[in-house]
Amino acid sequence: MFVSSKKRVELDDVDKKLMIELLRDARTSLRRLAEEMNVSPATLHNRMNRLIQEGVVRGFVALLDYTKLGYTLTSIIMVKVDGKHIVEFEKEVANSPNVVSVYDVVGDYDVILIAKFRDTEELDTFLKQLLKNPRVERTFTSIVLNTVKEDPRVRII
Amino acid sequence: MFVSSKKRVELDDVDKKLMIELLRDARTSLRRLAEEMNVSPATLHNRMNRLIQEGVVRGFVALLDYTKLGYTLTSIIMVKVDGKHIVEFEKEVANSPNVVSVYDVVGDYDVILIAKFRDTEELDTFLKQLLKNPRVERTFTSIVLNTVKEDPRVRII
DNA sequence: CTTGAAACGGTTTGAGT
DNA sequence: ACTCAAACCGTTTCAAG
Repeated sequence: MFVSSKKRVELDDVDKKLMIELLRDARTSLRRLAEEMNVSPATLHNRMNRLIQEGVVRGFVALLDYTKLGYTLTSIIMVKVDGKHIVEFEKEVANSPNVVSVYDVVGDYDVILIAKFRDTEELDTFLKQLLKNPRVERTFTSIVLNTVKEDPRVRII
Repeated sequence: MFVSSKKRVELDDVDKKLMIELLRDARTSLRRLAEEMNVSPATLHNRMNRLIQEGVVRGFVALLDYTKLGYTLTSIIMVKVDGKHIVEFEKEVANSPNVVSVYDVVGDYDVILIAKFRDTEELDTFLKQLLKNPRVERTFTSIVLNTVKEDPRVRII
């Protein structure tokens, strides 16, 4: 759930190709890919396990269209937090099932959250909870009118 | 790649359980899950295809730890765009492989982008490209110091 | 729309290199 | 660390309910 250690990792062409395929389709067949790459399925299986074990691959997830599930309200919430308690605050807020991202930034605000809700009442409750937290000095919320793109896949290599 | 139609969708308990499992692990075995749920694997297979076909399930992806792949720079870029050209601008910027999210918002800025880069030079080039676009009036960029959470999974139901 | 059963395809293990 | 091959497991199809 949390982003872990920052240490870089060595990847050869087999790892890279495998990751690109798993990014494209996490349910892809290792056997078919192995044939395409002229390695054995067992090799890809080993590589995949190694990548998971090293934490490069954090998991395999379904991408859902949340608007079709009633989560029509996306919000970008900037939070000014009492400097001594930013880390505790971030851990707390990251546990909320509505929060998809928690970023630590510099500037007028300290933390930027992306969170999704089914309606304004859910958002309102969430914001009131935030402001009840004595560590929170102020918040500024932008409501998303339209999600043009939301895809965790960055082109690697 | 783009978020599609907003029409709500009817889901029964089988669909919901299946989606929750696919959110947790996109490579989960339908046979094992079918046994757990007392339905046939063929039913889950049909349901999964229906969910994909309806667009509720947009795809299955590997979640990667981008910091381990050298993408150590996450940025939140707010953009003020000439009102008549927001949609074209958004489509253009959504095509960039560095951009993970594009949100249309109200307020001082019109568009909020989340984008990932390997270094400040990549970010600089990206920002200069943005400002070259005559549709762009101004930008404000926050650099992410620490990504505390980044997980597309919202708790559904 | 669900099922059981079969056919097909995919993953995983382990011995050998 | 990779491969082969076998054993095991999972998916997909389809005829029938």
